[in-house]
Amino acid sequence: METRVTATPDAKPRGTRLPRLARRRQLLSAAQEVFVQNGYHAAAMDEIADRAGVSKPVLYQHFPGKLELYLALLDLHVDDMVNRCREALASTHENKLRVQATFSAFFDFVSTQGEAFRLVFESDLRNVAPVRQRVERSLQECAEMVSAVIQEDTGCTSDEAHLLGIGLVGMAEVSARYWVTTHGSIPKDAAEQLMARLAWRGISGFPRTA
Amino acid sequence: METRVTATPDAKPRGTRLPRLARRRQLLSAAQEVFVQNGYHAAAMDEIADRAGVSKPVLYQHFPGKLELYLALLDLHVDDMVNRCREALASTHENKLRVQATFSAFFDFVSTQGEAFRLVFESDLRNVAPVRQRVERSLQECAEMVSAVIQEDTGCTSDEAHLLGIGLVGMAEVSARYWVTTHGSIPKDAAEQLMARLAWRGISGFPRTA
DNA sequence: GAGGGGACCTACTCGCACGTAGGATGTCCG
DNA sequence: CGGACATCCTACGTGCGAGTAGGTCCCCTC
Repeated sequence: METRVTATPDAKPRGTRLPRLARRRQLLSAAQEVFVQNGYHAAAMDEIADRAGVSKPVLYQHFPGKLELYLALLDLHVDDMVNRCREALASTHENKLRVQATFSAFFDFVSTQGEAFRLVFESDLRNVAPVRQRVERSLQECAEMVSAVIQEDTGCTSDEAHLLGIGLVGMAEVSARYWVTTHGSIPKDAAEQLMARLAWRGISGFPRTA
Repeated sequence: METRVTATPDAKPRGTRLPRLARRRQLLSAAQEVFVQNGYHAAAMDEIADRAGVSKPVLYQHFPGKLELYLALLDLHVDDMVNRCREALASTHENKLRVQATFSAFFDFVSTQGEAFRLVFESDLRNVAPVRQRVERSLQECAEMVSAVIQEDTGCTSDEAHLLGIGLVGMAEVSARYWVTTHGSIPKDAAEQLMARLAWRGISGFPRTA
C-alpha cells in the first residue's frame, strides 16, 4: 500500500522530523510560496502547514500568528530591496552609472525568489498599519538615497528632490514589475538600459539653475 | 424622546425612504467611503448599509454581492482615469505640452472624490481576477496611448515604447500618490511641472536614432 | 377605504479559517 | 532500561461577517 496523498496540490509527505531551526526555515519558505501565489487573505494557515508537510500547530509553535508570519517574510524582502538599492548607489561615483546600477537592482529584485517581490509591491494588506509602514518606509528609504544624490548635483530644494526620487523609484518599480510579466519579450539588459537612459536624460536636465 | 443614534461612527438616521435610483446612488457613495477608508476586506456590508442609513437587505436589493458592489465602483474610477488620460493627450499636438497635461491628469485624478484613487491603485483585491483585470487593463490602456505617441516621434520598437509608456505612467501614478499624502508641502502646479519636466527631458532623449 | 406593490427592517443561518487543547511518538542521556 | 524533553498530530472551539427568510409599514390607486 502506498502512502496516502491528500487532495491538496503538492502537499509534502508527513513524517519527517526536523530540528527547530531547519523547520522554521522550511515553514518560511512554504509560507512565501503560498502568500505569493494567493495573497495574504486567500492564504490559509492549513495550506502553508500542508505544503511544509506538517500540521498547523507546528506552525503556531514557530510563529504567534498569521500576521507575524507574514511580517517576518515581508521584513526579509523589504530589507533585501533597500540593500540592493543602497549597494547600487554605492557601486560607483559616476551618476550616469549609478542610475544604470539602480535600475539593474530593481530588475534583479523582481527576478529573484520566485515572485517574492509581490509581497512588497502587491500586498493585499497595505491597509494594515504594520505592513503599510514597512512598505512605505522602505520605498521612502530608497527614494531618499536617490534624492540625496539628486540634491548634490542640482539646485533642487529638498522637497523637490524627494518628489523626484519617489517618482524615479516608482518608475523603476513599475517598469520592472511590468517587464517581469512579459517573460522574454525584451531581454533584461535592454530593458534596464532603456529605462536607465530615460531616467538619466530626465535628471540630467536639472542643472544647477533651479 | 429623540431618535436613537447607534454606536457606529456617523451612521445616518434611519427612516428616510428613497426612490430606487436615488438610494442606489447613495449606497454607492457610502460604499466608496467605506471601501476607501478600510479597503475591501476590512469593509463590512453592515457598515456600508449603516452609513447609508439603511439596513443590509436593502443593500442586497441593489447589488447581488459585495464583490459586485466593489466592481461597480471600480469601473467608475478606472474609466475616469483612462478618460482623463485620453483627454490630456488629445488636448494638444505639441508633445511637451502633452506630457504636462498628462501629469496634470494624474494629479487631478488623485485629488478628486475623497481618496477614491485608492480603489484603483491600492486595492487589496488585486489577487482576484476581475479586479486585477480591470486595474491592469486600464493602466495598460493609458500606457498604450502614451507609447503610441512615443513611437510616432522616436525610432523605438513597439516593445520598447510599451515599456517606456508603462514606466512613465507608473512614475505619474506613484509621484501623484506621494504628492497627495504630503498635503501642501509642494503646490500642485509645481509638483506637476517638476515631474513633467523630468519626463519630457527623458523622452526627448530618444530621437530617431533608436 | 380596501387592495396592491414597493421600500424597508429584525433576526437568523451558515461556512470558513484562525487559533488551541490534549495526547501520541520518537530521541537522547543517565 | 526508564524517564524527560522536544517534535508532532487529531480534533475541536470560536468569532466574524456574508447573505437570507419572513414580516411590517406606508403610499398610491381605484
